[in-house]
Amino acid sequence: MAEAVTLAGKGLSRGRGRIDKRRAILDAAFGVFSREGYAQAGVDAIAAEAGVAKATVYNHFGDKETLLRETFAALADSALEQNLAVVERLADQGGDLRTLLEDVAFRLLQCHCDDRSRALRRLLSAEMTRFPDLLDTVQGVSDRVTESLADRLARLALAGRLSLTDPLVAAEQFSALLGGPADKRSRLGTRPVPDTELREVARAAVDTFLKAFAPAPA
Amino acid sequence: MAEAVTLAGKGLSRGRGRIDKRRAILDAAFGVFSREGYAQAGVDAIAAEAGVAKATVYNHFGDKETLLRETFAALADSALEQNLAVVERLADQGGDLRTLLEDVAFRLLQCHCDDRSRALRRLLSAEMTRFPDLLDTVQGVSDRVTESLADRLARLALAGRLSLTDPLVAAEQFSALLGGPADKRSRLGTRPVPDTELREVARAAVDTFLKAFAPAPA
DNA sequence: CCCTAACTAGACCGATGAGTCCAGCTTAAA
DNA sequence: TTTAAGCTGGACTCATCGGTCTAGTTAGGG
Repeated sequence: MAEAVTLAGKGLSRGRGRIDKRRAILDAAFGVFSREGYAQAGVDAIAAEAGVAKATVYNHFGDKETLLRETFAALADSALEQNLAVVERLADQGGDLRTLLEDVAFRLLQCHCDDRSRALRRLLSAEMTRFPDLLDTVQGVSDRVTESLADRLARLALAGRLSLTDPLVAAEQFSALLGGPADKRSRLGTRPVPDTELREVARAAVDTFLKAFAPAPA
Repeated sequence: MAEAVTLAGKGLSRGRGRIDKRRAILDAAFGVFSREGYAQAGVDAIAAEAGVAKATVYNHFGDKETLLRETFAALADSALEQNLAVVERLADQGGDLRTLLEDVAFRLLQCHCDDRSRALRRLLSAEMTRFPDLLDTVQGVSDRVTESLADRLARLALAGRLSLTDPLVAAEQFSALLGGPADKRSRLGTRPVPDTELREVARAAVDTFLKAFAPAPA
């Protein structure tokens, strides 16, 4: 997994190495799938965008369905990693809690509003009826992130910096306070949201969150 | 007079009146679209499910795209009406505010988790790239509901029963506290959520909302 | 330097589905 | 009863696309 991160450039990537044709195909597949939807996406188009012959696609992945599943798996992995890295930052190092929360919130929003992340959720919504296992894949990611966030909140509560009874509920609500307004501003993920606006959302969410869960002043 | 004179047809709905074939087609279209997705939905299948000849579908709506748009418009109308009716209940009649909020929250969740509502959102996510105007239609509904909710919250604040500065933000966050956890529990709308669970979500949301926005005790 | 496995370009098949057309039937209204 | 508009069923056209196949090309390991 510690593979080179080099994104195969679009178009005429004559990456003559026969290795990571696979990666190129996965990238192209995600692009076409998310632009056109599973049903409308042509395997020919994917092959073309990957700079690869159609037969090569069928060599690597048996059929279109497996290609979709592998595409999802790859992206879910990457999204999980990013989100966990952000939640990791939520450790009590003694500074101002509000600042810390706003920073984490902002970074989570950036993950949430990332092009690939948005496309992944759109594609999931579109195809989860036909491919219910995709939902498991993505829901698993989301659950693990929430769980990890709950852990962090619990430790903050234990340290007396938050006042909450159920850290899982608090984590869920924290995510909701971020995601809801963000989705509204991004028109369900169809347009990018400028960072300044994300900061605003983060500020509002943390504000409400702290009003609800800050330890009693007395 | 003569109801069901002929038994000859494949005979689903022998609503022999020639009126509201249109309605039957719209209903069937929504069913098939939401089950199969736009691309995979066959006009033949829609016609069959409506108990109607394919030509009749093309008589009423010119082509598949317009059929989709009209389907959306019809459902968005109905959803708007339902949601507004619920928000309407949020008037200060002197009783316990928490009880009132939980009641409205629960009913909003019921709307949100309604079969048709869930299917509408799924379908929207799936097709909004190809049909951006559908997003306008649905976003318009959502905006009007949030706006109306903000109005109610503002009046409660004015009456001293809530303490908030920006009613629109509060309304957004109230919706987010409901929708986020609800979506998680319904696996993004793919399975129904029992009422008892919805009550739980409503309770948790209102609890946090009041912790954040209840007027200062002093 | 050659052999093999991966790759390429493109033709090809079969299925599916949008949209059209038509000839005959049903019903509301004149 | 007549008429016209709507409806029916089904055949038909045409385009698209998943997947296969083939014949020739490329590249790297031994």
